[in-house]
Amino acid sequence: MKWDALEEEPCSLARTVAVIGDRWSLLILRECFLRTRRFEAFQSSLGITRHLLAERLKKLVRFGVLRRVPYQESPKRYEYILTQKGLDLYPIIMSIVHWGNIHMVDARGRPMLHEHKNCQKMFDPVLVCSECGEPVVAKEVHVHAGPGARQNRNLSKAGKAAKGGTTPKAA
Amino acid sequence: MKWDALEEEPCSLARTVAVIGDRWSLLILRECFLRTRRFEAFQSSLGITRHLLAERLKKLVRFGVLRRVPYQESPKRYEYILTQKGLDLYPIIMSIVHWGNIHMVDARGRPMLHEHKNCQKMFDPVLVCSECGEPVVAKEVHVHAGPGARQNRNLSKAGKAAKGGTTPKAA
DNA sequence: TGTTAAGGTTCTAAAATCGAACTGTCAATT
DNA sequence: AATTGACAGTTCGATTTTAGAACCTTAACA
Repeated sequence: MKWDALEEEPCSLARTVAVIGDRWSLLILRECFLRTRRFEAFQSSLGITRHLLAERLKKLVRFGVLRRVPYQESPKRYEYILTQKGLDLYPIIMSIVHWGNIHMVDARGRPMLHEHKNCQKMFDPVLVCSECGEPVVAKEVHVHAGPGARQNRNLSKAGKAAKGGTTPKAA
Repeated sequence: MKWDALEEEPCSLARTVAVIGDRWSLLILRECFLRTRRFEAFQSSLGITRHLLAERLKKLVRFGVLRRVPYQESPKRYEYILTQKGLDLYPIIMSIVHWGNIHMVDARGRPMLHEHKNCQKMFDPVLVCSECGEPVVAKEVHVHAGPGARQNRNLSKAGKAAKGGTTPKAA
């Protein structure tokens, strides 16, 4: 599978993964949410090679997650700012951090705590249902094909897909 | 940066990214949540090479996200089931899918809809604060160093980190 | 004149991934 | 008895990505 093909797939997960589904992109986004904006700052705090950093920043700009804004003329210098589309990634980032907090911390405890300015308490993120407000768990969710699903879905029985090899699903 | 080093970092995001932060792992997990369990099924629905699939499954088992359970003797055959640790990844997966639903769909609409068995309605996931129950947005969150933070943090001013190159942060 | 800073680009070597074929075990079919 | 097919991988050469380091450009500063 070519990775450009990912964003074409009838699957919202695959399309998102085409944008942020690699290690450096996620780490770059972490820095963005920690208010890092400049090339040098990303590079020195992450230890990413300059080559890859330039490429990833370009990709994130191309997908509209970051905006490249000049902050001085002569010499022209730019910084990278989260767009609204980028800010909307926050639930993903927070969910990832929270899973690590629960499952990957050592004896010393969490590296970082989050305070909600609203209620001024340290909090954890909870994923709830937009309709009933209850926390969502995997087993209580039913999946249906939506209007953008591919025609010949094979969710239930996995048809004759074995030979073809390239028969991805939707999500 | 070696990727084994990621899981050692004082950052819950980096540690989680060490487990699920590549494209195939995320796609494999999508399949897991769609009830896929067997090697051939993963392979034919994803189009991943068998080599990488074997490796990724091993990694997910090693990290305790999947469990490898025999489902028949002679010849021994195994299937891969989500552990509780794996099921806890659901908010991450759902957040990724939701972002794609909002920002990456084409004119045809969403490939997939989710119904909450509790309330029997189609829903979207919403990330709320565990303390006050309000939706969480990036700008309303304050970050504090936790007990597992590294000693010489450089969150605010980015000290003399420029030369060293490898000075990652915590999250 | 030389140094530093920011934001990259270029180059080679190492590592990861792809694509395809191959292995081994067993059941069912010819 | 030999063949086919299903399943769960492993092996191997070719291609693509990533790492690591050096280099480039503009401009201020000493």
